[in-house]
Amino acid sequence: MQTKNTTSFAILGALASRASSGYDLKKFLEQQIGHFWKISYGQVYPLLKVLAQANLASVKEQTQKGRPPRYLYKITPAGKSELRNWLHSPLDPESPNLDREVMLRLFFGRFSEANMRTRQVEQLKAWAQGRADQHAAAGKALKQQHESNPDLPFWLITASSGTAAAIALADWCDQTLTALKGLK
Amino acid sequence: MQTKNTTSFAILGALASRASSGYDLKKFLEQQIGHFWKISYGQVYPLLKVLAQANLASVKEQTQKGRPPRYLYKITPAGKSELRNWLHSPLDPESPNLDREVMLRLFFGRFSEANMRTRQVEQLKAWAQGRADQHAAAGKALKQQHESNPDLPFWLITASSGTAAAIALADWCDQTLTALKGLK
DNA sequence: ACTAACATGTAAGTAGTTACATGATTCT
DNA sequence: AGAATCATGTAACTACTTACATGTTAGT
Repeated sequence: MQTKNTTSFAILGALASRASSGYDLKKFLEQQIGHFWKISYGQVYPLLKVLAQANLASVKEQTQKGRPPRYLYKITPAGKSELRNWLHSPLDPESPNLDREVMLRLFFGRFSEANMRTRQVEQLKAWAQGRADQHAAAGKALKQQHESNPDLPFWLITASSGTAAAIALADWCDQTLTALKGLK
Repeated sequence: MQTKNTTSFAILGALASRASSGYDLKKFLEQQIGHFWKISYGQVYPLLKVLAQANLASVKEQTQKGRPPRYLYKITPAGKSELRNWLHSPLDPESPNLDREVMLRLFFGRFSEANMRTRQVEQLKAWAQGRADQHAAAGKALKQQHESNPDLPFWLITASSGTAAAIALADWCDQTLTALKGLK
């Protein structure tokens, strides 16, 4: 089974706060984390079955009049421990999507330990700063190596988007660290 | 043929500035736009063949001593017109990745018309502002609907990431609009 | 009368990643 | 001596999207 799939942790995390049907789950996740984590029915329904088979979630059928049955999924103790394991597992600084990974973990922050959350946001901040530096350096290199290239102004524009995004991310990390302090 | 694949336009665009081998291409795109557009050999080599078959690119084999032959791809007139078509095609404001789409188009901005580029960045800015508003509203709704929910602080943190990213994007659009003015 | 929401699910397709195979050459 | 670069390619896999099928009920 691929319980390694990060989306299955997103589902598991959502189930940790509230028992849900696939329909509920998709709507909830779409609304709350849809801006950085996509989910579709084509994923949710099969993954819920996988989670249930792996005993990380339990199912109860709720029959309804005139409507198809609703399957209510609940997280099991094994599921909670699997979720916590994931939340506390080390970050891979090589991951191209470290930002999305950390944000997803933070969304389920209620189930992780305060010092772990803080450490991971700090790691993300360092990663973002590193990226900002890299992009700044890449911009300088572009200017020198392609001085008279008619593409240069456009290439610089996209390079600047990298720098801007990285700086914005680092700033958000700062704000988040402050917010997290208030929760101890 | 799926010449609709956006990555194939990324390749076509890169070929518009410089004839390249698959190896070159991957290195170049990875370095320049890797932060928002991923490419791998598993995509590049097959897509180059598709482009060549569709007559959007031509190939020349360059035999080398001791090394595997190098295939040099050049964009054809048909390819250039296909590229321009794409660059000038209307943006889909429903696209969840409008930012990446516009950035990619801008990277190849040399091949599009100035007023089109500007219009698309303006559209992106409006899109970003709309998102910022949506996230701000969603944050307020969260506070009211989940007042005593222990998940609330964490949910607010991820919501704030959406707002922050959207605002940063809108700011970058402003800077970019200024930069584009200087190119007329 | 119609539209949206409720509710499940799957089949087919698209996109992309990872890992392997091959092997000389140039740099450290 | 060993690592990195040059250079191509594919097979298997993973992840995800889109579109369809089905049908009621509640709201406008």
